[in-house]
Amino acid sequence: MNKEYQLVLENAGIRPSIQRIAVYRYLCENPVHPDVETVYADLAPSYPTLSKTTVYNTLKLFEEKNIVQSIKIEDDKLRFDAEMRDHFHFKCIKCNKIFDIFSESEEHKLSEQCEKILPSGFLMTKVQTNLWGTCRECACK
Amino acid sequence: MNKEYQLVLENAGIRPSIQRIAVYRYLCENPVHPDVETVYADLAPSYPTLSKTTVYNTLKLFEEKNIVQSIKIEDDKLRFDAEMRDHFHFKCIKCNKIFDIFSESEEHKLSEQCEKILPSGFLMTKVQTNLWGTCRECACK
DNA sequence: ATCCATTATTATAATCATTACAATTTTATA
DNA sequence: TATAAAATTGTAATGATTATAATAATGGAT
Repeated sequence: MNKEYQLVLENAGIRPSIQRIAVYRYLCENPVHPDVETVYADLAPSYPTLSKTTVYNTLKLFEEKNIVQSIKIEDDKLRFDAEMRDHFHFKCIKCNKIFDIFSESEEHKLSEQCEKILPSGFLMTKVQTNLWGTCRECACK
Repeated sequence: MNKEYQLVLENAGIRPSIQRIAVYRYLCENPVHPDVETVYADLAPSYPTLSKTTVYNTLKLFEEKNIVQSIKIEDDKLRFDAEMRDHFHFKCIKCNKIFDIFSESEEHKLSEQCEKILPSGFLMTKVQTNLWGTCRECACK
């Protein structure tokens, strides 16, 4: 099972250390877009020597290798997501949860839409669309 | 001329103090999406008593009143934009400039597109699409 | 116009996320 | 197994942002 995560790292050109597998696995199994502090706090009990610096280093490496993205949806800190398929993020300003929003229809594929409107000469390597508002649960209250 | 900026503030329910007019005017006349430090540094000579805290307070107020938006496109700090019409931002990862990208066609209007794909019950109040890559000038080099 | 309550501004200190750094440990390989 | 390279770690430094409390400015009521 860790083997699968290890394979993803290897395919991305990342040496699969214990810590890196742990962080990647954690992100995949906890798709709630955690911040660094949360990743660290949740892993620390199982990995007593883990350092927060390692979590930072690891996530930065993952982002460079395109197996994780940082989400810029808070004012003060980054959140992280191992879901790399085309999707939006929605942050509920009441409960602060962040939701993944997938669209089935091709016409909403982010990168494709953005390519179309880019002025000539501009080369796009990354897109991110973030939405804010209230989620279904919070809207009902 | 300051009158126009003052009117915008008043219409938004903001008391138009000297400092607030100065910050709003600066943002309008310098649409390069400056960060707080830049706003402060550029205004300080003309407003010797200006405090950086005031710039923070003012921009936060402007955002609440919807005449300015904070752009979450850097990893560490916010940038600000007085342009509230529907548009994207493109950050060149070489020269670090941030460009406004407007689309003429209706089908690319961000908020409309996003409304369509939101699950029922979700209420959206804000959208932001950011792109990263290399701009025309930097791509040629 | 003056007084008073409210609001805005300011300087300073505190907080918190992130990065820098240098020492130590682990890993891959000769 | 020895050694060089890479990864991890703890600590300190940095830098953006917020908290706080004192001062100044404003607007309305008298």
